[in-house]
Amino acid sequence: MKQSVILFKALADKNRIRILKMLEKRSLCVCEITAILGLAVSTTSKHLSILKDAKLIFEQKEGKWVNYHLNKTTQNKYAREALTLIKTWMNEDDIIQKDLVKIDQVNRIDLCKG
Amino acid sequence: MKQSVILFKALADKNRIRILKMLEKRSLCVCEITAILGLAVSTTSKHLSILKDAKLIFEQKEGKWVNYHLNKTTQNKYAREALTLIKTWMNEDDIIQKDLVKIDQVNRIDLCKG
DNA sequence: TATATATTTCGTTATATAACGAAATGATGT
DNA sequence: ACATCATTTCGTTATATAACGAAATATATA
Repeated sequence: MKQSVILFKALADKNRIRILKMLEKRSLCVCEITAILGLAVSTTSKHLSILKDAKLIFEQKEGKWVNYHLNKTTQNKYAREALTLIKTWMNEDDIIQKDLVKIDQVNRIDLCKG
Repeated sequence: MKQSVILFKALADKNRIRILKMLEKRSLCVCEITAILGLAVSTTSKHLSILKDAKLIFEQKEGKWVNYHLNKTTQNKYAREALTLIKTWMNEDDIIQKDLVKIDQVNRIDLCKG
């Protein structure tokens, strides 16, 4: 039960849902996610660590960047099934759709010279 | 997205998960749920209202009692699919199993005489 | 009508969470 | 080694949440 509660707490935040829906499209680094959400970098980083603790995402270092990916094939049953579920959810949501458009527009190199 | 966040917030609490897992077995009144959880009645009532707002449960008055039921056929897609999902979750959990045993033992008439 | 019981609402308190900026950490390239 | 950039961690603050008991509301029965 504890793991489920960790999972649902992770999902119970608008900005973390936005992150997951973005990552459905492609993996992103912290500064790209930060730019799209319009939050402080430290806040984004904290959200990512909560999603990571819930096994919903994983990170992969690529030079100075840290790329985050959806953890679609995780061993964690709860996280895996939750990701499958929300894949079909909120796709008509206005904010989600705008975020997806922004993903195509962001450029990691320009963005991250903050 | 707002409705999803309301749903996940509702699910992101140990006691509310316990309530939902209990209601999978049968519908219960507030005093039965209160007795099993070991909380103040007002706290249980608040949990129930949060679950109700998320469309996960509905109430039915029966005399002086208010019975709560899982809202399995709700129009709300998110709630309905979430209920289906967690039906298969946490069934091995120790607390959940003990709660289910308690359900067979509680007697509404004795319990609710404060 | 009055009383008892079941539940909800209200007011309060303690804890958890989300947000920020600043400082620390890690990696790249000069 | 040093400077730069990306990210994380830390410390703080404001808001949200979970818990309780007391008061209010609703129903059943004497």
